[in-house]
Amino acid sequence: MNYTYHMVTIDFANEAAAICDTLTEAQDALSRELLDRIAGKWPLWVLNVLAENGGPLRFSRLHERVDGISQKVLTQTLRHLERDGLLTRTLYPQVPPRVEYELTPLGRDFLLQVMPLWRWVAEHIQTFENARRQFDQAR
Amino acid sequence: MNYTYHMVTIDFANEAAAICDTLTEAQDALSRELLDRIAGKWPLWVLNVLAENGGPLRFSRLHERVDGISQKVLTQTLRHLERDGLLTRTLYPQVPPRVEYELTPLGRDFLLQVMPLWRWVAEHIQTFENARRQFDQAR
DNA sequence: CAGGATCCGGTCCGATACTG
DNA sequence: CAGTATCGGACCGGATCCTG
Repeated sequence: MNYTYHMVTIDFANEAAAICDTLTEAQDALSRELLDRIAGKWPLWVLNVLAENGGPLRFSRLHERVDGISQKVLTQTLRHLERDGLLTRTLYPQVPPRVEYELTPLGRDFLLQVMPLWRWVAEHIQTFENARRQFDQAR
Repeated sequence: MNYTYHMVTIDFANEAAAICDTLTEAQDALSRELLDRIAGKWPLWVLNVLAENGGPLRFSRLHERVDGISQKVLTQTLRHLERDGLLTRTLYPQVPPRVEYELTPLGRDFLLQVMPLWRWVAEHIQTFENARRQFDQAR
């Protein structure tokens, strides 16, 4: 029992140390920005819509499906995700112009990696709500 | 080949839809805040130090090991993590006062869930750097 | 020792107006 | 249609000073 506890603890230490050691300071900052993509309100939502759709989507269709986002923030979000290589932006020079966004393989991989964590948090949401309620009442 | 692609796509849709459907709007916001804990600069670092240590740590020891954090932000970070039930705060009413912070089982679980994603991002950091470089040069 | 109070500069966001 | 440009307000982290 105690043994198991210590094993888990030591695993953490090794794992975290191993990850930190392989990264330069710049890379560490970059990895934090990438993790930030899943915390922000919109990026994960946008990626999900594209994944659900299963193919390219125009700006306006995206704007419809990501409810509540302003067009400015949607543009920013798409630029960030494009810069990180998670989706592609294709401009068709027509009048009126047409622009299509599509998930890259890296973007799909990213979603695959995020899902388990998201699912875990969703499954334990009650536990977290209880913890907060208890903390807030203790004031 | 194409078949596999569609399977993966459909898996995403199902997965994401399933998660979203089970959450109220408030719970959705809460889950985003929790994911935010791993994106912020300090929370994951603090949890890691506690995990590495394997036992309770005083405020000042924590402050030493989380290099660069201000005492104000460390206090804020610890309050948030305590509120979310990821660590405990124990005050020993002495003079001078002593306060110890320790990971909860939920906190350890949380770290366990986050590690795979963190590792994946670290492993693909080069890919992301290349994507950014390419994007930035295309301007 | 641990952390509350305060001020301050940077960032993010929505709203609005305009354009190829 | 799909943006860019701009402005004002809200929020957040950092540094500094103070206290039971």
